[in-house]
Amino acid sequence: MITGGRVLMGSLTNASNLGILLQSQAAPSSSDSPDAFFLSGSSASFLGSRSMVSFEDVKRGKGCNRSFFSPFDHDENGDEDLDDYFHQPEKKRRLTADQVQFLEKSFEVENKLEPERKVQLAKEVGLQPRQVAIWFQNRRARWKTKQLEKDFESLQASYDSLKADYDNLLKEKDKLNAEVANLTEKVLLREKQDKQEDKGEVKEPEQAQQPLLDTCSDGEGSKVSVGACKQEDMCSAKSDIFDADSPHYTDGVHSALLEPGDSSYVFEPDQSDLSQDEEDNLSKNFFPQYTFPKLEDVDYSDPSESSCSFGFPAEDHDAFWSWSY
DNA sequence: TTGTGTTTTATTGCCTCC
DNA sequence: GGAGGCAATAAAACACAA
Repeated sequence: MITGGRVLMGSLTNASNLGILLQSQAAPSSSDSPDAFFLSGSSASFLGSRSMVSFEDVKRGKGCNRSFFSPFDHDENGDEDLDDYFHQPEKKRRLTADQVQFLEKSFEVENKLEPERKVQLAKEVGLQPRQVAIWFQNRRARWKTKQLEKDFESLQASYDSLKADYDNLLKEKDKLNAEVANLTEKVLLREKQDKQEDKGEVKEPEQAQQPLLDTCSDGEGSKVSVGACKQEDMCSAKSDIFDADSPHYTDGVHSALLEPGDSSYVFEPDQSDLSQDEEDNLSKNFFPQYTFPKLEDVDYSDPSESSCSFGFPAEDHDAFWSWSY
């Protein structure tokens, strides 16, 4: 179906090309053939194929690079073969490797065609300007498809990386949640025991106010050894240390633990139990404003328990807590 | 050889720009 | 309104396994 100006333009282009064919007399067997006149009334695509052939033949006749015109390179008996060729039904013909290579190089330089460049390229490669334009059009489409594939792969890689990070953070968060639950349970249990002891026996005032950490002392007074705590696992003991006096907990659980004057405030450090040297050592470790045992005093019998530090600096824990809850 | 999937060439219709 | 670009599509050419 031939509708619209585009096809008409193509027909005119091909018709003018046919004119070149006829004027150049480059195809003697066809110039006097009825097909030459038949072609002028044929479909645009039919003319296209014919006109391409004729244009190539014209170029060849003018001594252009023969390698561009491989359909005829094998043609030693030109007239006969051309005659056969012109009597073939319409066939779509691919560009030769040389033509494609030439166009590819041109495409690399500039993927769009100005009219002058299109004509110039067409002359150099031995095609119609319209064929060159179509080739560039299709080449841009292929380039765009490949570009989209590259972009997709890049985005996919980014997504996979972020997903892995996110999954790791979720795991860490679950660990920390479990630890919080464990510690909360233990603190409540301890609190309950303390209350029962208060009711059942009279305590000396100093003992009654003994902080939880002191219950873990090894009996040497100032030396605090969490490793001597029989009832606490290492992770929770260390977490007791971290939790003590931490100003960053704003949730209900931690604030309840840390509120001075509240009956549940059991982690008040008794600084009188620590020597100045020990306090200095502690300050060198993690939180200078806090007082707790040195980490190296902790007996991590199970290496896996070292994961309580979660692989990132202690100061990051607070950020993580505040982020997670 | 043949069926099938892919690539390439070309057309069509729509859109934008001048 | 014409020229040219793009997306969608047709169809020929090609590649390749069975």
